[in-house]
Amino acid sequence: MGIREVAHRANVSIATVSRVINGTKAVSEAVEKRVREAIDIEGYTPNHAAKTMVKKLTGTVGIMVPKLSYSFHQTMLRGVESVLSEAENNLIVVSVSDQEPDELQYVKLLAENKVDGLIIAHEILHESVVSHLKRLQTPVVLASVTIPHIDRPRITIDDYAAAYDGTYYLLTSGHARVALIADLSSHTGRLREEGYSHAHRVNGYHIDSTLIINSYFSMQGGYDAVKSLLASKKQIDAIFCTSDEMGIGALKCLQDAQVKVPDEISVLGMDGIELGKFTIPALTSVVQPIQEIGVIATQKLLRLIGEKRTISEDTLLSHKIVERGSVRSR
Amino acid sequence: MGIREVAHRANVSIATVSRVINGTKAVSEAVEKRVREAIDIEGYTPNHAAKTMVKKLTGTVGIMVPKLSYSFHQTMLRGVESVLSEAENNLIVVSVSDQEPDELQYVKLLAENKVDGLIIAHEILHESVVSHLKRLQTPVVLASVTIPHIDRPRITIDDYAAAYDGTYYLLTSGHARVALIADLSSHTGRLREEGYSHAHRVNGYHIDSTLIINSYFSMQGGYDAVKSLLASKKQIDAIFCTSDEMGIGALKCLQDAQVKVPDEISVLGMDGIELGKFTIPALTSVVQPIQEIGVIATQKLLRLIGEKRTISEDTLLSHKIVERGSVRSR
DNA sequence: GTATAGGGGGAAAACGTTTTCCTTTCAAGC
DNA sequence: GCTTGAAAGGAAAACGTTTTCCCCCTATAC
Repeated sequence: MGIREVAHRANVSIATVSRVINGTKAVSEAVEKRVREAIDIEGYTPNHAAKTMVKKLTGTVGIMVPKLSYSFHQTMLRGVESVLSEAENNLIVVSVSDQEPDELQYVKLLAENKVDGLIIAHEILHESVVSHLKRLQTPVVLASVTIPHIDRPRITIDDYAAAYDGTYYLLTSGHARVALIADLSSHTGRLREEGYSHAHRVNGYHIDSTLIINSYFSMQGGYDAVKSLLASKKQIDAIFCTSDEMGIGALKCLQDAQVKVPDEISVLGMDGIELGKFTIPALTSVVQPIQEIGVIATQKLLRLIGEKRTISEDTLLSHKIVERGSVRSR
Repeated sequence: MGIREVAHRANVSIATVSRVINGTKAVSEAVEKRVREAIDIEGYTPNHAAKTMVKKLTGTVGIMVPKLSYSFHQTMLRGVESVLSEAENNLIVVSVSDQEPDELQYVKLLAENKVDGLIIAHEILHESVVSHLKRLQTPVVLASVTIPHIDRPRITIDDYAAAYDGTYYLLTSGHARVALIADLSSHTGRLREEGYSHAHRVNGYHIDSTLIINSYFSMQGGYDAVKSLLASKKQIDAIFCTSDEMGIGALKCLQDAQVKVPDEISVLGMDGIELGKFTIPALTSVVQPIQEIGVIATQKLLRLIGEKRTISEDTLLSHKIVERGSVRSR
């Protein structure tokens, strides 16, 4: 069962067994063969907890995602996983409620040394968590989130510029009155709102603040926002949804209200989730490299863990507008 | 930092500190107060690996999901997570490629004692993994999957009956020629195919095997299947997609081909993912309680872990047909 | 022939807890 | 006043590894 039995069967010390397994020191061929056979016979696999205790590395990283996680995060997870499985690391996933972002989850994961590092992929972070993070030496990276006053590497697109470009695209393709649906409770959402506003100013458009709707990043959020928008009877040429999920909800609401997309109103999404290809019409979107964010965040985290460091430069990835079918020039 | 420092500061033995933390034995009030203060000052949190080593419980369970995991699994994960977070357990998520389902992942997780138990939520299991699982004493439950020759509790709906009911519903609402899209490489897919066929026989319908298309559970899978179906020029009244994701792909393909749903062809999905409400038209579906499957699977697993057992009865949950808009009586 | 280096291997410390087994103290019961 | 038992706490074993020291042997260099 244990290393002891293996050692006994192979007639060597447990140190030698450990060396054969880890290749940490030269072992004669004959002994190695004996040990390997003994391992096979005993069906031995090293105990992870014991290994962790002495090496002080768990081979596991944690990721915090929003409790109501969206396909965005699922795609990101795919990127994270691909890197981790190559590095033979495991992934502990923790869902965080945006309402009561309890510090406990963080503490348990980090302070108890359940993970070697952490990927934070949800927006709202309680003040106590931030200060706690500052004290801790564990590597942390921020994937696609912006959190003020926390000196850890971020991997994101330029949300401000992306929203600017999306808005610019709509304005210059003949949509004078562009509504915005954004989650203004998140820092990212506010950045996007600023990009939207700036594009208006630069192009000499007046900003109608009643066209800016605060809502959730979800499909239902998009649906509800459009509903209130339609109820207001304002004239609207296009709706810029700051997530594709919102965009899908928007499409549905417009369809229910018998408003033709893109003939009467254009809809522009953001993120570029897989699903956007399958909506009717397919969703034109400001696409960001979601999976790549996961990949790079994980690579960076593993590097930090390896080098026992905690800070590093930010990574800014580029976005692009992918035209599918929900926006029409006027 | 460690328990030793706390003990020293509180002027007690480490055993007493442990007792205060875990409440395993009576400790006088005065001492308890001293210890708690010392813990606060030192900012002490117990080391998880050390605890695991002596208690032989990690407080972590693993879940294996398909690498290209679908919203189905995401919803299930939500159920799993909700139970685990209440039980203060963590979740290690491992994605398994359906192509090369390597045993290694299982071995590492189970034999190395990284987890106390495992939820298997992907279909295809290599023979070597099955036999390996048989030797291991670690609790395992099967969530929404059917794997032959593996004597562990399953939590599923009756896939056969669900497919029967869905087919019956289509046949009796005036759809004489019902196509089926299923993943016949999975046991679940084959069960559903049998339910489909049986419903035909019972109702005196002839089974046209060219209407049964083998494809993937994904949106793209549904899209491609419908494409080949349309290319065959067969007359079709309805398409029964054995997953909602397939159904969404099917809707898209029909839309692209300018076939009206449900006016010309009805589409019936299966599973009841959230997204089905937002498609155009909304997807009528044979709904199963996905999140509940996750909840019950996890509860059962935790119970098995607590009781140090490995077998238990299966749980069969009920399905129901939810009518939304993609099926019309003829 | 002797010093030296290095390959091969073992004994035991160390990792940070929980838990078992004692010891001491004090109160209750007689 | 003596016995008994419970309450409170400590010392040390145990968990299963890795790693640090150490020793022995042999080949090489001089």
